[in-house]
Amino acid sequence: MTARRIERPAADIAQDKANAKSGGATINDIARLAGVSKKTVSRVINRSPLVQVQTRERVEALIREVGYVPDPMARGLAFRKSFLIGMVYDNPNAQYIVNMQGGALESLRGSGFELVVHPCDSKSDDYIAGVRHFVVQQRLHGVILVPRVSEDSALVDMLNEVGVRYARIAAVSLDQPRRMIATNDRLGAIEAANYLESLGHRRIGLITGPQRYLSARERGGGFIAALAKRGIELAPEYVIEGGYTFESGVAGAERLLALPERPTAIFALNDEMAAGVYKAAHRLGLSLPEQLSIVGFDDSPLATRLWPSLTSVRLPIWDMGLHAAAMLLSPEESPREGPLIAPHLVVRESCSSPGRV
Amino acid sequence: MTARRIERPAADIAQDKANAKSGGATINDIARLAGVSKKTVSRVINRSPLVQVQTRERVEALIREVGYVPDPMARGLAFRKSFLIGMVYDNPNAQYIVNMQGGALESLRGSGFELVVHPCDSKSDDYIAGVRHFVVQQRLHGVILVPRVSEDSALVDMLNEVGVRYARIAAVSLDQPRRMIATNDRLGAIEAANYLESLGHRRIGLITGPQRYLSARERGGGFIAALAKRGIELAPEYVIEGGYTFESGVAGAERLLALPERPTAIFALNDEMAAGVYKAAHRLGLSLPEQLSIVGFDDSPLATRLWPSLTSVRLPIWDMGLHAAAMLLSPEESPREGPLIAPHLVVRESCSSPGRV
DNA sequence: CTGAAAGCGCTTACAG
DNA sequence: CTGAAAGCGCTTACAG
Repeated sequence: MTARRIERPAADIAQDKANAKSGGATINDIARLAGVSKKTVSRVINRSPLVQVQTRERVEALIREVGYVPDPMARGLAFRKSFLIGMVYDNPNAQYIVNMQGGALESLRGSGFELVVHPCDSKSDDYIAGVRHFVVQQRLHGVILVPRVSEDSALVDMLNEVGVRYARIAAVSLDQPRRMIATNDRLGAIEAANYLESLGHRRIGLITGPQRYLSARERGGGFIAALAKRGIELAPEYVIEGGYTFESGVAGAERLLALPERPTAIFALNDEMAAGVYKAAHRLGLSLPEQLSIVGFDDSPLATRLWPSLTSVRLPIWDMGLHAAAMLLSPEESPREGPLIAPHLVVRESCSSPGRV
Repeated sequence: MTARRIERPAADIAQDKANAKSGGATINDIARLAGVSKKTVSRVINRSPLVQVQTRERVEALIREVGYVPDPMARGLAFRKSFLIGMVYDNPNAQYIVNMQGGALESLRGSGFELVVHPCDSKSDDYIAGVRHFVVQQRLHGVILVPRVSEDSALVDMLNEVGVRYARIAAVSLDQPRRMIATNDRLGAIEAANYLESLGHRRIGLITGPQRYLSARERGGGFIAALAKRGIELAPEYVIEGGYTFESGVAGAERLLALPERPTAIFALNDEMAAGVYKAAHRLGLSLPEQLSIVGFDDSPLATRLWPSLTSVRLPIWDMGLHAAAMLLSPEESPREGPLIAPHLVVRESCSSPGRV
């Protein structure tokens, strides 16, 4: 309490506080109660260093006591920028999306920012216009781009043009480090390859994803390279392009399992397709894992529900969302490097050594 | 064009328009261009009937031409209410959440409203305070309450206290019709009961959900009542309380399948638990569906991934989200009745007549 | 049916 | 380190 503050009857102040607490206080209430200008309260809110420690503490105490929270719309209007982070995705994997939302929200908690979701159809040719309208109208503070839209350079060009910050999540770095979360899918595929090789598999089938997906190229490329390094070449007929869907997994497995020399193991580049491999194997009456080892990618809820439970590569999706949001919250000037994200193989019951029958 | 408008050189106006188009026009730009006051533009935006048809059309044409979109933060500040709809949930089923978000967003499309998500932990005792902070700080226009938080009357009391609109989604109506989407889970369970009875099953096991869940009581109650109506009484040992989790499905099925007189069919009140039944059955070497018929509830993605594919009750989740959002957008005065939501059984390969072995 | 003034709750730009 | 004035882009309340 400085002596210079104008003294008011204690009863008046108490009444003021009561009023402020009951019905959403404003910056003016705090200013009056603290005996400072609203600009000073504003400085405290925005963590400006240009406030005396004593003043700051008094104002902060009052803010806490009254339970004052600045109105994001008023702040947003003055800043010309909202306190909203957008999440833009066309990924059909629900668990992936929910985990990513959860991770992002963990970062935003307590920051005054909220998450607004924007699923879209990247195959429609006006989806970029849709995203543009979304980010411009809402004056988003930033957007998180989830694969596969994160790989679309036309989308990113638009965001740069309208001047909206973004954090891109993709299998490898495609942009400045401060705007990227690289998920290093390749490492996970390498681990899968080494695991199957170490179990003794030599005739291995691979069901890839659509080659226009970066993740499919990285996972597939990593797997093939890692096997090659250990002296195993995958003949072309053992590599089948799938569509990241259950049905394409069934179809791919049926082709692989009809080969004269049947593979003893199949790596599917996502769990959906791996589930399709189970179906094809069951239809043929193969016993798992004795007659066929299977590895998936995603470690989706499916993995533990299938029987036998599926060995799969896990991506730390929650953390990816968390880091992406944190990147958007950090000040523009402090270029925050993307964190190191590393997938790892979760071993369950779907693999064994070949010829154990 | 009225004669009273002040005439300006065409070149000036063209320049004005160009400026307005390039960098986010404001209500003032439109007013100047249209030769009216900004209040009139405001009336057009807000669909006030107090505007001459001619004036309205001129202003609307200009708005379209310039691509003007009102700033939601400025509108929100003046209205003391944001253009944000919240979605509050503690449901662990990712597909459920993503579908509901999708349905809600379909309603919001083009309305200027956006969806902000708020997962929470209804077991933590301060989650209501968290939701309160969320809705009050953001001045949400309304919130969609998803089961099971939708069943929490303490949460609803808080929302009424702070005066935030909500739409509750629950198995049966718990509130005024204009605030409820009743999903009639009971009907789906009845259909499952009738289906199993019609196949000839007489010794049937039931794995329920936690009894504190309304959905579990409705589904279980409907199933038991429908069977009773057809002359089948479920002995107590054939009814097991599960926890809506995969593991509890495994455990429940193990108990049921260890009964001296094994059930020929099991109804699990969600697909997670049904997947657990598969696992227990596989472990015992039972062939499906010959030795055991299984029905689930949710029609989750799991249903088609399991082998044999699972017959399950489908709830139109997308539509539930769509109607909930539409309910929140419709004017407060026009009490919009909740729509009739009806679940239905999706028959796949997991059931057969008993004793077909 | 239309508009000028004041205000929503904040911040920026400028002074001191 | 602090504050008074003006402004962000809308709407409400009041006149006419």
